[in-house]
Amino acid sequence: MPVAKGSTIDPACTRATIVEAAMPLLYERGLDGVGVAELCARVGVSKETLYRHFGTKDGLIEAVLHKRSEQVTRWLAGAAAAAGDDPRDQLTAVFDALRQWYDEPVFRGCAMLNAAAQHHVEAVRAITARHLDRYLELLTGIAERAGAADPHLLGRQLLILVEGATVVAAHQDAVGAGDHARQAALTLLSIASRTCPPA
Amino acid sequence: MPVAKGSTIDPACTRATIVEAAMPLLYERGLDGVGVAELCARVGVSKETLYRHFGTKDGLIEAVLHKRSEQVTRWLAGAAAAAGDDPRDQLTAVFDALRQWYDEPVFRGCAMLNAAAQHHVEAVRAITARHLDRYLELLTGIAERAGAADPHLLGRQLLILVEGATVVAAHQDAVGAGDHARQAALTLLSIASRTCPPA
DNA sequence: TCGAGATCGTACCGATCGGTTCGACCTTGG
DNA sequence: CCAAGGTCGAACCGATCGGTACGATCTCGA
Repeated sequence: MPVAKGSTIDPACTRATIVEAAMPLLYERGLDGVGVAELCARVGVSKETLYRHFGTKDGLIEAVLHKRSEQVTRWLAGAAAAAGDDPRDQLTAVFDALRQWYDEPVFRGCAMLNAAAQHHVEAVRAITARHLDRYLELLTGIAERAGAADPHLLGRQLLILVEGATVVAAHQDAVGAGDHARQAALTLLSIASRTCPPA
Repeated sequence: MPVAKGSTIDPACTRATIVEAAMPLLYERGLDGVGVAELCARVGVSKETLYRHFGTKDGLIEAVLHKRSEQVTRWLAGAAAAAGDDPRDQLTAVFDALRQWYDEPVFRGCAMLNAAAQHHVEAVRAITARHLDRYLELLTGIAERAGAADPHLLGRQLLILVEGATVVAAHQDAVGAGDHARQAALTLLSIASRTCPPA
């Protein structure tokens, strides 16, 4: 029961509640795989309320993706921060967190990438691009602290590993992708942190 | 004009023609973004013909994805084979081919991954998984010929790089992703090919 | 020449979906 | 105590979509 029968007591609280409840259903079944009616039933809210808060189904979708991107990014950044000051430990923590995510039974790949593939709307693509930007910022920071010769290059390579591992885990190998990517990431980090490349 | 007005002259030719014509439209606009009617108009075929050949829209989709996977895999394998016998040259050729793909204006990411994200049908997921298997086979072969200590591990890491680069190119950085991934792949190949790791 | 069958174009069907409307209910602020 | 407004539930609407049916046309093999 997220909302009482009639009330003015929920200015933005109702929005957050709806977004939170709609997120797992949209993630599991796809943006177009669940109708507004079922969405309302799941959330426990009437159509009229949903449409007053979000205007349209796409409005709800954008709000859901926005919050999802924030949650996931904060989760990864928190895992890195909790690993201490060593960039290698931080990178290991990131991929361990990813591996834990891949192991969850509800894991279905990156919600933003899935959404961009499904919904051909500019706003969704923008949210996805921004999501990758956040990842890149986190990974480039690790590369910088590791003293990489070209931190921006290493950051992009780490981003490619993260996204590639997520794709492979979702569609082929859920158990090994995280470990393989982590090992590759640590190798690249080691090589990039040397002033004189070994070859 | 793929088919004359009435004819028995096209046992399997008609199927191939329809698949070939439907592929770019489904890729550009998404599986659910284009209806059967528009699909028929684009292909130049009536609904009845399409349904007799494929039974259902999903049948057509599966045929399209199957052929697409074959085409892309053959294209990459051809690029690798044309680069000679050196595994490093083959790997470079693969990523150069990917970069060329990313630069095409119609590039919208991997068709199989997009389809799996859109269409929650088991058959589509199976085609996607098999597509990744083909990539993995190609890359593991290169890793073996390079004398990698653990070719299966290196193959999976290269697959992660390929898929990650495709995702990043589609959603964030179309120009650099291929180069960054290629450089990372060559680094991993060098490290894995040494009997004694440098660290 | 003639029948079998593949195709076309169009109309049609049932279902679903996004979105709107409306009457009734309940809470809140004055 | 009462008006304002957020909420509900259900009915409703127009559009679209996947799939079918049908009569007409054309080609090919016997």
